[in-house]
Amino acid sequence: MPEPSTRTVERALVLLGAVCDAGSLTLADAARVTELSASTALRLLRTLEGTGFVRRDGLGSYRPGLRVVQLGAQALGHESLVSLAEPALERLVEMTGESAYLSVPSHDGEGVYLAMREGTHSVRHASWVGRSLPLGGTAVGAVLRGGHPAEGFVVVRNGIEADVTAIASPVSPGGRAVAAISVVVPSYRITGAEARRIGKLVAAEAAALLTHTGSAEPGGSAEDLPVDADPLQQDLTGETA
Amino acid sequence: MPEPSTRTVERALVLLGAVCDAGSLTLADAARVTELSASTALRLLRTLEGTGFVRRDGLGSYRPGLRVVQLGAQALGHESLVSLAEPALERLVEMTGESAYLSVPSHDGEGVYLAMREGTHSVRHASWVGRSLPLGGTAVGAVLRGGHPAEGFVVVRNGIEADVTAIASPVSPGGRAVAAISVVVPSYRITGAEARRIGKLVAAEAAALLTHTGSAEPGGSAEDLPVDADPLQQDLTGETA
DNA sequence: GACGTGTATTTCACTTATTGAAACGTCCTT
DNA sequence: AAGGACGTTTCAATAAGTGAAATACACGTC
Repeated sequence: MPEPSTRTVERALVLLGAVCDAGSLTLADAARVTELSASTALRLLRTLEGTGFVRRDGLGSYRPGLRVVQLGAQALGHESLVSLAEPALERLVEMTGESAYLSVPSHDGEGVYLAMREGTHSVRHASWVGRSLPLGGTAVGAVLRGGHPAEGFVVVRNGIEADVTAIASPVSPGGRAVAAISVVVPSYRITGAEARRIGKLVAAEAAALLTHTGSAEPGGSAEDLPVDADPLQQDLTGETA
Repeated sequence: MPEPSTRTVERALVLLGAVCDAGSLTLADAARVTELSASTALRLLRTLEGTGFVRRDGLGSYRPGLRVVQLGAQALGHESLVSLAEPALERLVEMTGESAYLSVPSHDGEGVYLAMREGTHSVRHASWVGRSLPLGGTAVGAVLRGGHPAEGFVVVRNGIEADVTAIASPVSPGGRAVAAISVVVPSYRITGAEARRIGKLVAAEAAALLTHTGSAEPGGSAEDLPVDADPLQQDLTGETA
């Protein structure tokens, strides 16, 4: 089983990633960071520029282009979030035994559950996937609207449904909540301390959702590339991988 | 002036775009859409897959990968929005003579003005860039929170500041408002009909922000590539370019 | 069960298209 | 003036991408 990869494309994508990571990169810096010759970096960046994936600001530097924003927004809007979140939900179930949900704001001012992972306890939640929920009086609603709770998560006891406690955390790329990860547990089973413990787990998964690369880096060329170390990412890969 | 473009990279990027546009594409479809041979498409898609830009779902089809979402979210969060919006603001000023603003939700539940373009009237607005605004009682706040006004824009007369009328429209990739474009005008100067006229302009610019490609297509190779014609893009380029 | 169609995948010879060192022009700082 | 850093262009070497064809697989239909 050979490992077919087009070097040119890989390099271009690494270059694109570098520009996005840095926010703004000069040609020389880009070439240094990616360990490409200046001429190659220039050529590839020009191609990226021609397709709108990067743009040149005022004088010189390269920045992420509108195409990146556009595609990202599209993908974010699509259901890609659910497949993206599934491993996180899985981990939460493993760690807590309770059901874990992914929800996003709906266009009508409510929210909707996009995906779930059933807990392992015998007394647990029926599936809510596809159901919509009001944003008022729910943990999920609180994080979807409000944004950044101090501790990174919100606990609501006996909110929309009596007898259940919800613990939710926002997925907030760029400071705006676009989704929520939550764990739902029968209230009788949980103490305040437990809720905080779970809250931290939920918050960690939610925070890592968009920064974590998930699949492995492209083997050959990545090992010698500078990785903008993200502490959260480090933690997660260390714990779970 | 040669026209340096790496064909391989261009093809890969077109492929990526196709997958993102379609949300889900089978290899054969991708090859068809991009007019590539199956083997080439497969090789390039594999490269994209290896770098996380696309992923394969259940059995077979390719979908936008987490890397796309990640980079998009990053870019969206960065200040790229302001440079992205500047031409739109410029056009609004040209067409209305009034000051035009770009604002985004802030982490503290307020909003903040990121960029502006001063109007041409002698009586006009002092610059608000950098200032934050409450989301309650403002046109910008309404679209940043609520999302989708029926007509595509919101008019608020004498809201936070007496004597001024604000006309705002949401920038909503994937149905979620991430920013607002607005025009602010002294109330005495504007009639209801005028407000609606401007509202339509604002809404058009806001809607086109993320779908419009902005820079020209890559000259040489684009003509024979299938372009997913976007009506909004057509309108705007026709009117303003 | 045989056949046909539509896939996904692999192989391989052809040669195109990418590559990087070197050279050039410019704008800095010293 | 010299030195250094950057962006850019040129060009010959060859590494690398290409696509037709062959293989294998999965479904449907007859």
